[in-house]
Amino acid sequence: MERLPKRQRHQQLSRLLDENPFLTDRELTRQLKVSIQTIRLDRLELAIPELRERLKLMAERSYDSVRSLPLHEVIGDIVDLQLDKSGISLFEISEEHVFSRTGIARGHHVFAQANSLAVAVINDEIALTASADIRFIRPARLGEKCFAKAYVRAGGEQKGKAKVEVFTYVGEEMVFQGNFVIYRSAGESKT
Amino acid sequence: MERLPKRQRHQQLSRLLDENPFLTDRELTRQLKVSIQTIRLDRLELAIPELRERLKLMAERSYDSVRSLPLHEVIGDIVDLQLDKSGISLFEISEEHVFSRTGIARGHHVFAQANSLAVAVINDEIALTASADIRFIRPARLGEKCFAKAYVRAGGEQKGKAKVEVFTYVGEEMVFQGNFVIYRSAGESKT
DNA sequence: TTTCTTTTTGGCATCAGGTATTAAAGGTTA
DNA sequence: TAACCTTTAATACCTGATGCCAAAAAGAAA
Repeated sequence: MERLPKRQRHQQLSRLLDENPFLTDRELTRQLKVSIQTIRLDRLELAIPELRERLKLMAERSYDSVRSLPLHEVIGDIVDLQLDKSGISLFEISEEHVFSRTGIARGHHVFAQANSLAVAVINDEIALTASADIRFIRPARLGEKCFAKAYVRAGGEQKGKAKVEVFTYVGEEMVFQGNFVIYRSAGESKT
Repeated sequence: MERLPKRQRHQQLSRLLDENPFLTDRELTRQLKVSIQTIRLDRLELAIPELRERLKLMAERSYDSVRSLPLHEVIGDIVDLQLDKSGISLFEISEEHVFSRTGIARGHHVFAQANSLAVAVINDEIALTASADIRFIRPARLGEKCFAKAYVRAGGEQKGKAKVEVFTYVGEEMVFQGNFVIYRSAGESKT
């Protein structure tokens, strides 16, 4: 009985499933010449989900990816803007922003609204996000209207760094809060 | 019972599955208020395959397209994924991601890549970003290929919260770094 | 060699999400 | 009334797994 050592079999197993993720455990036993129990222990150790889970993940990825890409311009409609002071934007969660199975908005869309607003509120030719400390307080759901309020807290008119605080609400409920540090260049100009 | 219900139900059934192909027959009974046998007869008549076949078809379609198409326009093409351990995604900065005047990527796109990856790497039915602490180390520019690496640092297999660290590079240079706290649901649960 | 440990195998119960078949109840319709 | 359509029900079976327990086999240590 010339079995391969465990390590090598694990490598082979990963390789085989990488090449063809549609293989059942039973098909794997044929290729690796070990019992089905061994295959299952191996998958457990390697944290490889069962066939059906793999298919489901693939299906979800393809389904969601079609619906999650459009992130073109500024996210949300800016309804009020006082440069270097504060701003408000509105953003409605629609199909393409949510996880298909739960109807919960992907975090980066909510972030994108806040980030866009934080950048927009800074009155400078070049404003870039340097860092942010953010909190998703409760999930935003399909159909909900998010309104974000941004307040410039420091670095109002000078160059260097500005601090912007953003709060996002759905109705009375806060769904997101973030502290942004925005880099600003020297030139003060409007477009 | 009126004469029409069947026709109408068939239309509704098609519509529901069109919107969300992940529905089981049992979930359909709740929405259509008929027995599971009726749902199955309906699927038979409409030649709609069972859930598992639908998932398999979707998976096959996406698998084929992943092999043929580069998938640039998605928020990162996941090229490696070890659930609950680590993951890698690639994202190329193109026109629609940058400030037109400067050619610098809007922060939320870089964030979106990292966030998508941090969520994808968590092996759970429902994984949502709870909070994040992020740093934009240097701007990413038009045409640059961002290479994000995620590592699950804590909360690997249990429910509750997981910590995921993400580093994004362009070549050797780090452009972004983020610490994400991902909320995860109670492992395998039925929908 | 014997003992201990790791690895592998086997068996059995159970699950989800179905298929396939047969039967029966209810209303419709000629 | 019989013939029919629609709906519900009951049952057996399928696949690709999981979980658990036990036992055999192989390797390493004393």
